[in-house]
Amino acid sequence: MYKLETIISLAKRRGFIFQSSEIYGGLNGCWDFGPLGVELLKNIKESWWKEMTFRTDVEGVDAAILMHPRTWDASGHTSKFSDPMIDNKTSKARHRADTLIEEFIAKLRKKKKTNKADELEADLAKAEKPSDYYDIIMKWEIKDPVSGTMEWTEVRNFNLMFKTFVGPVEDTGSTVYLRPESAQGIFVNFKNVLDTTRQKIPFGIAQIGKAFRNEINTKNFLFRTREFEQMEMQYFVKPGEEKEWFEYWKEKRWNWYISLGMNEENLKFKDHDKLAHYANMATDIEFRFPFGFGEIEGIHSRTDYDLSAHQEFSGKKMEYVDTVNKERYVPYVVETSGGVTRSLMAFLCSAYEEEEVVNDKGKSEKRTVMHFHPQLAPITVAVFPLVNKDGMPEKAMELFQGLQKYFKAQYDTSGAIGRRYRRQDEIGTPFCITIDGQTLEDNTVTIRERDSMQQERVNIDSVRNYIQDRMY
RNA sequence: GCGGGAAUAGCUCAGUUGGUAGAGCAUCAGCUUCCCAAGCUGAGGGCCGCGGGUUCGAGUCCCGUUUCCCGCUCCA
Repeated sequence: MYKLETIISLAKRRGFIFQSSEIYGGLNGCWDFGPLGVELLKNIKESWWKEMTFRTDVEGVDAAILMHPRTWDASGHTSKFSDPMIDNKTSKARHRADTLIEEFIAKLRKKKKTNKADELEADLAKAEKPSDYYDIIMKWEIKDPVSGTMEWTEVRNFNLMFKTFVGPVEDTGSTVYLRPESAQGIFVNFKNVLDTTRQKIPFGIAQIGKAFRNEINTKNFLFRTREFEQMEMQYFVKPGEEKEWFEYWKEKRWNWYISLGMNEENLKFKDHDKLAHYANMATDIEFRFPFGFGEIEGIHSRTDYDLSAHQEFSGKKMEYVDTVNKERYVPYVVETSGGVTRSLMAFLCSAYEEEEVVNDKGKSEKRTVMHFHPQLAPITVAVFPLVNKDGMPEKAMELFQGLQKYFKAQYDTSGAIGRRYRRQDEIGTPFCITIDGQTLEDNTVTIRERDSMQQERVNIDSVRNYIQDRMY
């Protein structure tokens, strides 16, 4: 496992990822994609989109980032997507006020003070405002586990939604939020899609798009950022059938990562110990990052929580009418919610390798290779003239221009041939084509494969098919 | 948010008790080269993260700040 710093260094050096607004000192937890990063990002999204929507039972949408504020009342984000935080002035430790109280309840139960625990639990259940938590902490004399003192600050609410406003006047009536998840854009369009596509249950709606969370702390490069991109699909099923679809999509999503070259040893399922308020089954696909396993995709059985809530808040029916079996119901939802940004980081970590190779002088040296799957590689093919004379550059340019219509390609004449191969290795280009003396005689070229470094000689006219055959 | 570390060329880093900003690699131009980087010649590139202070003079000392990394905390 390589260090995160090593990966970040390559990402910067070769133009994958830059820090946001770097010339102004950067903005915490925000990153920009450079020329190669944007290709990788685009390829990941394209691969996902084909996987998820090139089938008869899934449709796509692209909803606006700004949504009617009632959306977030219905989804529970307005009330539940915030944390009441409290700081201890002595230890400077910061706690979530509710978990602090819960821990205290657990302590009471351990001491068999059941009555008191029940009483406190009832108090906690009634708490709504930040000051309610503060009052409980003071009333029950809950001390800081770190310092043991009761030198508490006020309880403050950290809502993780970015707030802004619509129109020229900044008042409460005009408040809107940057969506904290893309899923709601799908739920609010459930009826529209149903009415315009003749889909029948079960079917899904897929979407790729940005979401925003005002995280208290950003961390670990692209892993925890305030702006990120999601690739999500909500699959609508008949209540009672969610279990089988949950299993189906679990397997399907796992296989997608494997098919793009991730090693099974670096992936695992992690079932949620504590289910969120909307879910009845939930698991994460986690990737082994340099800092440990971390979630790259969640698969959740969301029941009818979201559609029912929107039905209640909007007053619009969210039912599905099955005319054959003469029944109507609010569908259940099985969701696959992947992080584009996180999986990009996982693909970067997964692809990176420093290989020991022996050069022609018998000396061992380091070769840095990004083992991207050909489908994901930012540059698919590079074309080189072996030497810059005898008409080779012209011939190579001609081939390059032909290939460029189908693939992201590079043309390079600079430096020794070995150096050019290594340059491409470092950015993960799977195929390098060299025009040599023989090309001018019999119209064949060599294709050098990145991982094996083996060369194959093929006719110049079959190069396109050769690459195409190895991409999928 | 707390604690620790770091910030000098695109990258990796050096820079003496405070005294004109350096190396290797990379990049660019040319030469050489018929297959796996580190051959030859030359060139460009830095307000030393940013802002103050001390000083005749600050990359170096002091204060603040921003960003990144590690560990806590947090992650509906």
